Formats: sequence, structure tokens, C-alpha cells
Amino acid sequence: MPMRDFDAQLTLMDSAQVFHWHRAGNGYVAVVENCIMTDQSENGAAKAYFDDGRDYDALKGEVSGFEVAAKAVSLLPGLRVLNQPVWEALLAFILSANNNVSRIRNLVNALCVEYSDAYSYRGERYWGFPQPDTLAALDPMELKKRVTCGYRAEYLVETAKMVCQGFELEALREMPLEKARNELTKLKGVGPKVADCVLLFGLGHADAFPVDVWVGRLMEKWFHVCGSRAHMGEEARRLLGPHCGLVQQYLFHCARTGKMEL
DNA sequence: CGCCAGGCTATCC
DNA sequence: GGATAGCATGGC
Repeated sequence: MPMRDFDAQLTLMDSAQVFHWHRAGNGYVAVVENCIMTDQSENGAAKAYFDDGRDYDALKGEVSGFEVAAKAVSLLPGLRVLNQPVWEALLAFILSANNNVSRIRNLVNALCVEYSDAYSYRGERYWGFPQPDTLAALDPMELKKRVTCGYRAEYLVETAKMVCQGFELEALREMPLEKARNELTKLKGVGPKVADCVLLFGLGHADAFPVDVWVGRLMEKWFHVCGSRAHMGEEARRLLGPHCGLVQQYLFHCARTGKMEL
């Protein structure tokens, strides 16, 4: 049975938490962890990926003390925070650094097309993410040239090498937020912001609160919190609670698209 | 053309 | 510990 209220266009195409979904006919398609997935998929993996089972109606109540947060949540019914495979989120958000959303999408797709295999679905071809050992074996100069990802090429290769050498991404799922973030930032190209995105979108840490340029602005203007990005994250957790990362996604989208005035 | 983008690393004090 | 320069690329 389809998920109630799920907005596939908003969640898969417009929310900037994932960058490799494609419009196909009147639906949406991507390769997720070596399988074709669509917005209509209802198997166990898809349900987990779409965060089916979480009570999103309860989210409004959790932030009812903050009108601006409650408004952002109520403006975007159907937005879900995906549970992506951590390796995929890691690659995408290493590429995201200091780039705009449309270019991130181009880079992610170039990486996938150049270094992984295509799956055919209803007459079209779709690509998933390359495996760690594939990237670990690359010359960064070649990667830079073929994906046009600039200095991020070295980050991808170095991080892939560390994962191949035993860095346990899945172990971060059960760690406390602070410790998991500390571990993640040992990877090349992973600073505090990218780490928080990987924790939120790929490791189930709903209290990770990524602060990019947009969230930095909205924390000042809407919550009157200033100072460092680290401080803003701490304040968000204190004010908005253990699901502040989910709320961040609503706030981020409202700010970035102008649905709420900054 | 210039400004900006879901920032990070290296280096400075 | 916190602040800052340099970075590749292209969207707008």
C-alpha cells in the first residue's frame, strides 16, 4: 500500500538530500544499492529507504514551541528524510562541498556513469554509485578530468582507500552522534557539514543538524542564533530536540526555495 | 562578466 | 582553540 502523503517530486528531485534520481514517465527511478528502485517500490529495502514507518505527523507537535519550525513542517507535507546507503551519501556529499545543487547533480551523475555499470529499466539506462575498490584504484588526475570535480577528486580516492582498508562506516550507526562525527571527519573531504549530512541521510542520526550557508542564515534570522556553525548545531539540538535533523530539512527547503522569507 | 554554491584543508596566531 | 586564504568548476 502506497505511503500516505509521500511527495516523490519534492523528496527525490527537489530536496537536495539525494542527487541521482530521474524522472521517467510519470514516476521516478534510481539505482539504490545495486537495485533499480522507483517511487512505487514497496519492498522492505524501499520502505526503509523512504523512511516509511516514521510518524511524520508527530514532528509538528515536537516543534510546536517554535512557530517558524512548525510552519516549515506544515508547508511541506510529503517531504521525507531518506535512509540512503551510507557509502552513496558519503560520495554525494563529498562532491557537494562548495557547489550549488544543480552542479552537484551533474557531478554525481558523471561519477556514476563513468565508474559503475548501467541497469536497464523500461528501455532506459540508469547508473548506481561506483564501489569503493573501483575508486580506490583510480588516479585522481584521471578522475578529475572525467568527472570535472576539481580538487574533490583526491578526496574521493583517499576516502575510498580508507574504506577499502577497513574504515567501518556501518559501525557509526550505533555510535553516539559526537563520536560518530569525530570518526567521519577523519575521512578526506569530510568536514563537520558533510559529516552531519552523512549522519543524517545515511546513518540514521536524526539529531544530526547540518549547517550550510542557507541553514546558517536561517538560524540567525529565524531563531536568533549566531556564532559558529558548531554552536548553531548545538542550539538546534537543544531547541528542536532529537529529531532536529528532520526539521532541518524542512527549514532548509523553505529557505532555499523562498517558500519562507529570510 | 562577477558572484555564489548543502565546505574542506592547510596554516596562521 | 578560533580565524583566514586558497581552492576547481560552472550555474545564474
